[in-house]
Amino acid sequence: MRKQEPLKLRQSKQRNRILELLRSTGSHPTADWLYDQLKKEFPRLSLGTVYRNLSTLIDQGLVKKIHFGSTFDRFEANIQPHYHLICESCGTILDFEMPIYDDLNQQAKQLTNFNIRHHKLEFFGMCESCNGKG
Amino acid sequence: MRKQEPLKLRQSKQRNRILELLRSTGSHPTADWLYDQLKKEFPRLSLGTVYRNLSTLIDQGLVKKIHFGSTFDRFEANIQPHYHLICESCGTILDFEMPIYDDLNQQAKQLTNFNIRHHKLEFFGMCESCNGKG
DNA sequence: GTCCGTGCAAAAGCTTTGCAGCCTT
DNA sequence: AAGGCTGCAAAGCTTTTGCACGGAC
Repeated sequence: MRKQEPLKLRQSKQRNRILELLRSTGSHPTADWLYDQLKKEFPRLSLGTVYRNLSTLIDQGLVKKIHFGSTFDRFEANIQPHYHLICESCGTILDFEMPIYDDLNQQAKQLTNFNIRHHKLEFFGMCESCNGKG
Repeated sequence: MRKQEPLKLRQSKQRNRILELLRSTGSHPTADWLYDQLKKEFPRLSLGTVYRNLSTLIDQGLVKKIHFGSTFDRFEANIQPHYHLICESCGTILDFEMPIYDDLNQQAKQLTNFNIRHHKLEFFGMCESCNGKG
């Protein structure tokens, strides 16, 4: 998370591909996964470059970082407000096509002096695939 | 998160105090904060001991780990289901005295084949103190 | 006496950063 | 030509772990 004034960005094949990859997958990948994928196209790619570009894309508002209790961060290019479904068995994260309950904020505001702006909602359970195995 | 069979636990002053401290504060502290506090009572305390005991207490179900997007974990001894208020300005985390909306799970279940068991809800905004400053 | 808990130190794992050279504008 | 971008490597930070000793039961 940079605190400086915005830089004059230039095009970079690496950054473009990172964004494309993120937009083409629903898997909320890690930096390392992106690195492994792009290593095929850019054999000399470094993880530092992946992290730096993810940081830049986040500053631009094109990518979001997801924290959900794992040891490593995940990233997504779906910047529309949405909830997540998280499988407690295999760790899969899915975007949840469920309407945002803005009303929750209103209800919450009546119970606290906290100035509530938004909320984050995640559902946990078992995905279809894991459910079948159990 | 240990996967083994439960061990026969013994009493330990360090572990008892960690739990007491967690129960006496609403600040959802980090392992490092607990370490700093208890270093006064146990001058030879090590961070490893704090982490190991937190892990043990979590296994016992007496403590929960909170992940919320920082680089370090926080812990709490409030094991009742509850939501959190998180200040985006100062990082403070408060337990939110708001009823759990179990109905959310029911509504969600109608929209997916995912086997939903529970959800996590966090509200973000500005705490009273930070609100006054802005 | 047994064996769990501790302190110490090293290691692990993810992320950030300094630097010199490259590439976009 | 200017300066953002890259690869490489080192460093940073939080958390985990191996080991021998100490303490609870």
